[in-house]
Amino acid sequence: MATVRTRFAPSPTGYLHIGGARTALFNLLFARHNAGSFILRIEDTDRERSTPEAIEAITDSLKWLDLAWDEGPFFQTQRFDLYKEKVRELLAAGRAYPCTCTAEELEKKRQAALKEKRKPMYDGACRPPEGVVPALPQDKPYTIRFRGPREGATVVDDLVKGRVTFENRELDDLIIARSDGTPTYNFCVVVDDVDMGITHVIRGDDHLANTPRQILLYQALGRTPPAFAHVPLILGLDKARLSKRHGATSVTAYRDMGYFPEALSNYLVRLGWSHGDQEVFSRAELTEKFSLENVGKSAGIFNPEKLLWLNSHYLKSRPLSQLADDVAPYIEAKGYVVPPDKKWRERMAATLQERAKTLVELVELAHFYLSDDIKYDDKATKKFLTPEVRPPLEELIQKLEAIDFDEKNIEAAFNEVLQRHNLQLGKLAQPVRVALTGTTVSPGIYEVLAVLGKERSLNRLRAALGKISG
RNA sequence: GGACCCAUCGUCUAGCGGUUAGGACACCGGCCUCUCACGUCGGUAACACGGGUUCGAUUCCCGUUGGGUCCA
Repeated sequence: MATVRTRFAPSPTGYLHIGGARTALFNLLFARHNAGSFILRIEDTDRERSTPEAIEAITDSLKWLDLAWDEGPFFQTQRFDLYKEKVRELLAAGRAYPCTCTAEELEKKRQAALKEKRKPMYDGACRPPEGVVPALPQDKPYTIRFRGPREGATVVDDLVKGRVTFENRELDDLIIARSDGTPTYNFCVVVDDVDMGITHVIRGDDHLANTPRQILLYQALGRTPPAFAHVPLILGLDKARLSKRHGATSVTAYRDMGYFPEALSNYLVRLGWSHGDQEVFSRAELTEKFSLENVGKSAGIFNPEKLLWLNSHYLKSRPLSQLADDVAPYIEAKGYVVPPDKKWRERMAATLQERAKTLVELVELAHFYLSDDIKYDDKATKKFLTPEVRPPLEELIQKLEAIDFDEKNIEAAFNEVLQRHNLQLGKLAQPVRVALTGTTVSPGIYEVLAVLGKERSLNRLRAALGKISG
């Protein structure tokens, strides 16, 4: 059996969409699982809409998701000679012909067909009889059309959808080259997939309806078509194809929101593919277990909450040393100075690791660590910084001043104060929490004190005494 | 409008003729607890509908309905 070769072929007209990312992921996993190659091809024949920025955005996103391609990127705009040669081949063989119908004429016919409720398709006005190779017109512009069969049927044996049959009479003669000589999408795809030796075309099922025409082109070119696998699309909550109005759809947006690439790819792979009841997969497990047979047939709705849950799972299981590095760019992005002491960042992150679901959220929760500019919540201040807490708080400050500032000693200091004043921990912990963080919500109070350190902690506690009215 | 695809809890899904229809997210409740989380225990919740085939259909076939994709 030939070595498996798959490809991902995005159009560089914008950012990498998460649907595209999933397609790329499936292609990569299938190739890796079968010890094959994964190829990146940039379909930039639409020069109007293709930009270098988009190319960079796409390759950056693929790298971020750890979707490393083995060959490429190849660019279609650099391959026009090949396409033109193949067009000439088809013309010479009588498998294609020039068509001088103008866009206006075709549009008129289409409108007429629509009006009469007929299927709008090319009527074959310029189609020569079987076996005739017409000369190319010299005096007027023309497109090149593929001469498709009018009878019989074309079968797609899809690895996901099963056998799908199309009647050839439903397929009109496809334009393969525009009047300016540029080749069209369906033609380039086929020529490239042949030229690159692609064995498995794994793509969104929005391409399923194009597939029979492509198979016909393979045959005309004298090639065996590759295997096809059309994976269902990703939909938004309203069951329409996922788009910008459903919220963030670009891979980079999820990176910026503080998601881990592992979490995003884990989420995407499970949207449409499953392996029993398993939810969390390492890349190695995916490579081992991925198969097209377990890809579902129906479209899936993108569920941001489950992605968030997966991200929190990866966040919780992240080694602290890594997490301390992961979080640094997000600290910077929020305008804080990144604390240079990595060990300290680890201690900070340790207290927030199971409270944050994203790296961005972690940084938000870390405000009181990263800055001394604390905003005191009014309600919290009123409720907990009351005259009654002044005596125990003062005593606590005294005790804390005298100790080595580790969690154990801090806890001992609290316990002494609580005992002397006959208080529940909550009665002291909440005022201290408000003093240190400005709010009633934070990691465990001993941890916060220890990480914040003696000086910063005591400064805030003393400042809090000043906020106590009366 | 035509062709094609799809249909199990709100969502992602397991199931591949006989199951108390399983898991995960979300939601609700208990426990844990210095707050918030985490964790843990439990709960609500699904086979779109109608015909066949079969001793027996969530599962196979046909139709209806609904959604999607392409032609654009």
